[in-house]
Amino acid sequence: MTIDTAKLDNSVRVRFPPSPTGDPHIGLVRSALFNYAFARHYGGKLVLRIEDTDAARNTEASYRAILDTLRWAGIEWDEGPEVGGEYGPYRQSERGEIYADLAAQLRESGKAYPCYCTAAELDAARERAKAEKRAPGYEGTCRNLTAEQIAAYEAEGRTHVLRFRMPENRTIAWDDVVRGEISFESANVPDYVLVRADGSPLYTLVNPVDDALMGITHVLRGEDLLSSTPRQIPLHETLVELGVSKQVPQFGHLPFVLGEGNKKLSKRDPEASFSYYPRTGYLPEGLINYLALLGWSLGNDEEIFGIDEMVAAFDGTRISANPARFDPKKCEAVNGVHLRKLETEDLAKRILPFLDREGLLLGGAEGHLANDEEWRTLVAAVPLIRERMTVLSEAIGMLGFLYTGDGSDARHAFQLNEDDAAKVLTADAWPVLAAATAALDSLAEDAWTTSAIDEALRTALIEGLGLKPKNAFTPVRVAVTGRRVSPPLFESIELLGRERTLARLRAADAKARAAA
RNA sequence: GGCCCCUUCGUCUAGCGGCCUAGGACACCGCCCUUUCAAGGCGGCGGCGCGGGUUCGAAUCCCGUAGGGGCUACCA
Repeated sequence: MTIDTAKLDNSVRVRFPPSPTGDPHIGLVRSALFNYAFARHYGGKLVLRIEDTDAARNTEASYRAILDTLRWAGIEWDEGPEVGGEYGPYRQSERGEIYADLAAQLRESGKAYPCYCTAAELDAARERAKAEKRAPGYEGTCRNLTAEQIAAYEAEGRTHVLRFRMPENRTIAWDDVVRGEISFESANVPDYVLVRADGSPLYTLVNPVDDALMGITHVLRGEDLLSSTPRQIPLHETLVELGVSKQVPQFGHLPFVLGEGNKKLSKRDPEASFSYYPRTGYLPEGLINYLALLGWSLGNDEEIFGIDEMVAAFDGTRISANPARFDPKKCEAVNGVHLRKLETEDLAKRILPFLDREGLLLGGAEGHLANDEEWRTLVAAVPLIRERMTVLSEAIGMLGFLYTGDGSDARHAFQLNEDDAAKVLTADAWPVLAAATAALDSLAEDAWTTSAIDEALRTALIEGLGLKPKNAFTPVRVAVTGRRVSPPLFESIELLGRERTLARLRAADAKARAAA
């Protein structure tokens, strides 16, 4: 690849043009990220433009979701909806007059022409071409209609679309930012429709037109649009001739993000939908980092980095051309690394909404999710679980035992995990539980510290009963936390407090005795 | 079918003619640490699609071939 260095300064203008249809896809975020990083790297601008010319498929909900998604990811746009800019409006549905005007200019200049072919005629031609093993594109039937023919069609009541007149006998080539030299023969690129019969403009017109009008210098987009580039370049060239814009942008085609199998990540894959990530408790830092790795790398062996480091290094030269498979495991692992790097209070703040979502918090004054005690507990617990989680939602299972009571207040009542209890709180567990209860009961409230708890339990169970640590502590762990897997036991017991700990131990003891 | 793109461990990648006995990360497997689970440390498994060239020398360049993918709409 080569990048036109003349343009590599603060005049770089890139754009991200989503169509607001359906739930934002994870590929959308990556595409936005690459454009963002490219713009920032060169001190240029990122334009967010909403491509909502397909009225039948666009939804306001999807539009909102796209803005929310970008904001969550920390991808800020310099121009676009809710931000403004001198090239607005930035929703194509509000730019109808501009397109109508350009379409008229294109037609007047002869660069585009009316086509009166009916759908049936085009279908027939396509079938014929297929049968004869020729390329199935539009054959240029209406390319050179005379005024009389047009009048005749009009008299017949036929409607027309507007087609772009592709240049003849030309090699259309460009130096792709990602792939280097790419070329198509114009003979293989049929004249294409710019404006529907009802007068509404198509993507084929509005996308290049807006790129031109908005002064876009670099178009970084998905590989699926590679084959639309040879038809857009001649259009861009005529827009320059028409004085609408100053340059044909440079193009770069990003590799696909693939899902299971070898197909594009589809809506079916749960990890394809962006909303899965915030909901599951991925950090923006983690997702962004992983996404950056899909088709790009720092070039050294560093794989963990923040968006600012990406921006610093993202000059467009290291984008890979081959499709990348989305690996949920690695995404999670990368997220885990970022999670572990967070300051305790920061991580606690991010966990809070997840505990709240499960109804585990009584809540505090003034709309705080947690009351003071709940917050203090969380801040104390975070260091215990930080290294045991990769996504925030895991905190729910690990900390739930701290945020449950005996059923006497608004909190959920503590519950044992049935499986774990059945396996561990068996007949032979009661002596262990009884000994643990006695040992802890002898600890005064003001002696209720991790080290004292540690010592008391070791003395009673390891030395006293001669148990292996695993056999000694597992029943206690299940009794107190409800599960076989928990944060470190002694710290957990300290955080839980004397009263709740002893109550849970006694309840478990009783349960085990009942089994005996 | 036509046009176009892609091809290094299972996955993401480093590699741009000698530094490659192909490096890293995730995953997987062992060991260590250890009150569970993790995290961490150490080690292991595992790859240049194939065939021809070019060259003293090729994962790197060229050609072919195979495989994968995209486009082929009055969707974007």
